[in-house]
Amino acid sequence: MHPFRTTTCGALREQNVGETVRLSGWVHRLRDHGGLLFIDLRDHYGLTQCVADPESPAFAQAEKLKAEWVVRIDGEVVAREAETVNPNLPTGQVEVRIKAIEVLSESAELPLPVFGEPDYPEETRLKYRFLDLRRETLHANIMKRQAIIWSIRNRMRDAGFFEFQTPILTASSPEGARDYLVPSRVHPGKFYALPQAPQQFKQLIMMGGFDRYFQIAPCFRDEDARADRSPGEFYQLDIEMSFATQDDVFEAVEPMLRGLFEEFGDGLPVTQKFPQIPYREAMRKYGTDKPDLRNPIEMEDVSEHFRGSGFKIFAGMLESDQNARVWAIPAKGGGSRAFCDRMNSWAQSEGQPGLGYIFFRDGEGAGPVAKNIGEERTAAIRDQLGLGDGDAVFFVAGLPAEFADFAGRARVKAGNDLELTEKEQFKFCWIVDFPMYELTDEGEVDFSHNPFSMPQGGMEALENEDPLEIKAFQYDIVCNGVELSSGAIRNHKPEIMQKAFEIAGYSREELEKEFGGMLRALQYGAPPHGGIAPGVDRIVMLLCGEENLREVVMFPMNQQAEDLLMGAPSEVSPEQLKELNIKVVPPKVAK
RNA sequence: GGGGGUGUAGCUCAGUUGGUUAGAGCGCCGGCCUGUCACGCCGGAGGCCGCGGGUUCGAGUCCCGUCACUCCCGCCA
Repeated sequence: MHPFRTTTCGALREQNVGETVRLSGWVHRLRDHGGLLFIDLRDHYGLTQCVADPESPAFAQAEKLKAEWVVRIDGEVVAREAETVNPNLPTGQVEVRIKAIEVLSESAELPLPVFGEPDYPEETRLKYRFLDLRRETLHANIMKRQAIIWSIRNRMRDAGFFEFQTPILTASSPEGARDYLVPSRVHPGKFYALPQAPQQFKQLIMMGGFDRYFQIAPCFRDEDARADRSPGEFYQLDIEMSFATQDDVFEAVEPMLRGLFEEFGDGLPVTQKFPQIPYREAMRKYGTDKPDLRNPIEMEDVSEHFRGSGFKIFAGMLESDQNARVWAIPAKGGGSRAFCDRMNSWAQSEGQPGLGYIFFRDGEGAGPVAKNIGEERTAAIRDQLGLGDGDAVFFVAGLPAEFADFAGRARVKAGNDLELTEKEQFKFCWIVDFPMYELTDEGEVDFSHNPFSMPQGGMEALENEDPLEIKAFQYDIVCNGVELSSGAIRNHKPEIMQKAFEIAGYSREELEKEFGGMLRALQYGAPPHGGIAPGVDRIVMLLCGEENLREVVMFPMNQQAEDLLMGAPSEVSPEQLKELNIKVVPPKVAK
């Protein structure tokens, strides 16, 4: 007989009754009735109830077991009496009569229970991650993650993509996030960087003639964490295609994601044809470039109804700045003073002066704004937005660039509070036509996204158009308000790239120094190419219904980018530092 | 770097206006219990109230500072 098991804790059914079996697993739960003792034995596959009575030779041993000890149990499978069947357990028709027990491993008193799933402090969960991982929900999430990744690989290979590995030790790049640096022993004073993404490598793979690439790629960025952003490292489904237009990329990726979400989304509806929303339209309708389309509210420009009106605050803004606008957030079903006041106080808690509103009842508009602009203008706004009695509309005014974010959050809040947002679905869209450049805080022109993106209109656009008006072949996928991925058709023409960098203020020498390898590759026959990189962790998070990446990552770091289980980062020995020619200068302590 | 929240038993939490010996549930330890599956019943141990200072006759409670965790802003091509 196998020293540990003949079957698993999830396998036994009625047809196994009469068999002598050997199980190994963790003591999940003990119920000691004195004369009768139940052990729920757990392994990866499930739970089996084992029973010992005083006649059992193992009874004395069984009484000494504790939670989370690892034991081997030999016994006979017996059918449970009808009234003792547990319908909540796949193995609930049977139980194992214990004949022998071997303790394989004991457990100290637990810092967090494996049984039950109350919330535990993040610090404890991370320090004892191995215990946390035994718990049902996290264990299931991690299994779902591997199933998703398995499915992604199959789908990508079926679609004709090839998986290649790219270097982990590479060169620091001036663009983007802070790099993690790795000192070179061989070259004192020089450093490798961990890749923020295999961006340049995947383009070089296309230039190397491989046509269609994908990789579940680790990415490293030394930036501060958020609930949906792991500190340090995360995974992307990195994709790149040669001889591809933007539409080709969409046609490759969209069915893959749709299929994936249909496979793992617990039957929730998934957008069949992802709408393509230009960046500017997204900003105007939703106040964000990652709109949650489950929320049906679309904002509209209602500036004309306020121009020269009796609502002096807005009228004055429109008068004094030709770029000023008034946007309306229609809120169906929000037509009560109580709701409007609640939105107004929320706006104030967000640091806004307030939130103007009109609500409609008895065939007319009510509220201070309606009074000030009069019946006619109020009716015009109502008609433009298709509102009626019982509805409300909120207004934000000023420069769209400054208020769009707040307006977007007001839209989300109205959609949630009025339950207009139907949560139980996956609503996808493409955001397209991102601007190539934007102004920095210092008023300088800089790349707004990936500097390797192809500008729409090519060289001609770069030479003749206002840089801030130039769009790029740059796109995002958004699902339920979560930015899932970002991609672009790349700039494969060295002269256009030089021009593009020149506009962003890079000299030819800087470009040569920082991106020399890429530039060289472009000069020897680079195919037109493009790609995208969906975030694997975020996909899994959405499919697991989790709000925090730590619930879908096996060994996450905490917000301070520390691994509490392994104790990283850590100090290293003087010998290690010496070998690397590194001297640690302690940070100055502020007094 | 900045802002918010939290910090009381191993864990989740309660603790009134500042007032006796800081409580409950779960867990742990001991005892009882032959059909439980969140088993039940009885008993027990377990507290630097995050840490440091201050106000006060008296601080878990008020004030200042600090640390930890977390959420957010900055940052994230």
